[in-house]
Amino acid sequence: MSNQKDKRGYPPRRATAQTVADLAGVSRSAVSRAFTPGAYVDSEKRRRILKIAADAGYQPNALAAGLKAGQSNLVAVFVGNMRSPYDSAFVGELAQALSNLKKWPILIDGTGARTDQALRELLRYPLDALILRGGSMSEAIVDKCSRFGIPMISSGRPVQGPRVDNVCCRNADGMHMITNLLVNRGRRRFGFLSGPEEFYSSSRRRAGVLDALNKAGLELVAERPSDYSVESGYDAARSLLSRNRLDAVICANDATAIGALSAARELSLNVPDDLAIVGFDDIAMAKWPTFNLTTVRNPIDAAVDAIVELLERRLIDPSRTEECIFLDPLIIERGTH
Amino acid sequence: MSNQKDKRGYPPRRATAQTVADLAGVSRSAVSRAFTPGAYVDSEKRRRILKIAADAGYQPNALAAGLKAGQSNLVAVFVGNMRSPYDSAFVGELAQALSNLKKWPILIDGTGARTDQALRELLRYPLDALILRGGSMSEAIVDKCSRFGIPMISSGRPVQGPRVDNVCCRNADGMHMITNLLVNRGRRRFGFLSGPEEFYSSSRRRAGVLDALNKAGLELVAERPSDYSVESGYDAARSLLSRNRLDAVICANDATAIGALSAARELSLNVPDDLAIVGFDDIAMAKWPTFNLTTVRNPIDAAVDAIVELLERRLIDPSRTEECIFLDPLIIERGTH
DNA sequence: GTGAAATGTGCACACGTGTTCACTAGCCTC
DNA sequence: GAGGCTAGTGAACACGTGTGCACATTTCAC
Repeated sequence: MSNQKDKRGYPPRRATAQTVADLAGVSRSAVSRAFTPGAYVDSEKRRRILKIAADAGYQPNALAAGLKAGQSNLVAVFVGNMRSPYDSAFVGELAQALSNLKKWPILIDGTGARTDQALRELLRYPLDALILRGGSMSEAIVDKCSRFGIPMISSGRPVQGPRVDNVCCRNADGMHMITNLLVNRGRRRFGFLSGPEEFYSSSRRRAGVLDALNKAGLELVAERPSDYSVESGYDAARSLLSRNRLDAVICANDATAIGALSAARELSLNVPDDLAIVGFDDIAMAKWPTFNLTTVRNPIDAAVDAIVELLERRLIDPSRTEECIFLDPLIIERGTH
Repeated sequence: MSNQKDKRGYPPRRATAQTVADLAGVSRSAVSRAFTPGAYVDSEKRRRILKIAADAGYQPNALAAGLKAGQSNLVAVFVGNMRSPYDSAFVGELAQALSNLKKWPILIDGTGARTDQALRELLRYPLDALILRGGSMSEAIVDKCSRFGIPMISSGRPVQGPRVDNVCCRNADGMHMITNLLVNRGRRRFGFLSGPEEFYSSSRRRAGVLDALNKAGLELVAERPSDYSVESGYDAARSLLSRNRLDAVICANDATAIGALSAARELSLNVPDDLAIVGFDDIAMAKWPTFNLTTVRNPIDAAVDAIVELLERRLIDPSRTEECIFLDPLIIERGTH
C-alpha cells in the first residue's frame, strides 16, 4: 500500500548490484557474473542470485554497462518520411529485427530542418551504428552522417566512407524489367512520372526506364515530376494524361502510381485496356482490390535482413572492408498492365 | 590521410573531457562546466574550451552523464502496427516532437510475441518514460507496462497506475456526432463495421454509435467485425452489404471505411446517394480524391502536444497527481455521406 | 600424503561524467 | 590596512558496472 515515494517525493532509485549482493550474502562481483553469460560462477549460486534479483526487480544498469564497454547498444535510425507507406513499413520491420538483436533503434526524422541538430545531440551517445533509409533523404545529410567514423549502413543510396556499408535495390534493373514487360505487351506511347531529383532512387529508376525504351527503339513521349506522394502523382498524371495520348504511364513509385490511377479513372481512361499504369515498391496498398497495381517489388524483408547482417559483421570486426549488398527487385503482375 | 585505426584495427576511443582539458590547459572540471549551462566559468574561457572541443570532435558522453544523473533521456515508444497509416503518422510526429525536447524515442513493436521480452531488456536502461500508442495494443501488455513505476503516458487507452498519465480521444463522442449527422441527413438503416475487441477504442466507438442510434429511436440493422485493416474492411463490408439493405455503414476506423468503399463500388452501390460510408481517424488517405471520405478527425498533433506536455510536467515533478487529457474529435464532412 | 590442476571468489580498478567542497585571488567598504 | 564578499578554479567523490588479478578452496592423479 506504500506509494513508494520517499520524503522528497521522488521515486526510489532502482536496485543496484550491491543491493542484490547484500540480499544474497555474496560479493557484488558475483552478482555481475551471474548476469554475464560464460562467467565463472557456481551454477547453483547463479540461480539463487538471479532469483533474488528478479524478486528485487534488479537489472544491470545499461548505462553503466555501456560506459564500461564503450558501447551503448543504441542504433540511430534516420528515415525520410514516416507518412510514406514504404518508409514506415520499412522502419517497423527494421525496429523488430533490431530489437531481436538487443540493439535499440532511436527513430529520427531525416528530412526536417532540425535533423542536423538532432544528429549532433544524439552523437553524445556512443552509438553502435547509424542506419539510414537514405533513398528518401537528401544527399547532404547522408553525406554528413558518413563522416563521423561511426559504423553506418545506408539503405537506398550508396555512400562511400570509412565503415560505411550499403544495401541497395537494383532500381534501374527493376524499371528496365517492367518497361520491357509493357513493351512486349505492345505498349508504345510511354509517359513517366518521376520522383524528387534529390533522391538517389529517382534518378536510377528514371535511367532504367529510358534505357529500356532506348533499347526498344522508343522514346518517352512526356514526363512530369512528383514528390513521391499520392497527391502529387494525381496532379502530375492529370496534367500528363490530359495533354498527351499515351498507352502507358510508368511511375517512380507506388504512391505516385496510385494517384495516377485515380486521375485516369476521373478522365474515363480504361486501365489496363486503354492505358497501363505501373509503379515501384509494392507497398501493401498496391494489392488492394481497388488498385490491384502491377508493380516492382522493392523487398523490405531482404533489405532488413541485409542491414542486420552487415551490422552484426561490422560489430564483430569494426575494421572490415566496406560492403554493398544489392537486392534484386521482382516484377509483380497484377491488373494494371 | 590516416585511416584512423590503431594497431589492433579498432577505431580510436572518442575524445574525453580530459583530452580537451589537456589541450586547453585547464582542469577537467572546467571543461565539464563549459558544457553545463549556468555553471561558473569565465565566459572567455568557456568560449575557448568550446572551440577546442569542437575542433577535437568532443561531446560529453551521454552514457556517463546519464549514469551520474540517473536519467538517460531515452524514451521507449511502443506502437501497435507500423503498417497502419494512423499509427505510423502518429509515431513520426511524436518522434519529431520528442527530439525537439532532446528526448530520444526508442521504437518498439507493441504487438509481437516478443514485446514482453523486448520490454524487459529495455528496462535495463533508466528510461525517462514509457509512451504507448495504447489504442492499438492489447490490454495485457499495456497493463504490464504500467506496473514498473516508470513514468508512463498511454495514448488511446486509459490506464490507471502510479505515475501513469493518459491522453485519450473522446471516441464515443466522435461516433455519436457522426451518427447524428447521418441520422439528420435522413439515414435510417445502419450497418457497423467494428474493430478488434481487445482494443479499447473499438468498444468506445461502438458504444457511441449504439448510443446515438438509441437516442434517435433506431437500431443497428447488422454489424461485422474487422481487424482495422483495409482488407478486412473490404471483406466485412461485402458480407454486410450483400446480405442487408442499408443506407449507411459506419466504420470503426478509416482503413475499414476505405475497404468498405471499394466493396460498395464493386457491388454497384452509389456512394453517397444509395449508401453513406463514414470512418474515424482522418488519416491522410481519407482526403485523396478517390476516397474523399467523410470521417471524424482523431487529432494527431493535439495528441502529440498533450503527450509532450504531460512528459515535461512529469519530469519536473515525478510525484504529481496522475492526469488524463481528453481530446475532442472533429467531424470532417467530405463526399461519402 | 603431496603437488598440481581446476574451479570459484572477492578486491580493486577503470569507464567519463556532474557537482560539492575547499580554496585563491581580486575587489570593495569602512 | 583589515576584513568581508564575489567570481572562479581544481581536487575529489559518486554514479553502477565488467573484469583482471590474486587468492582460496576443492578435486584429482600419483
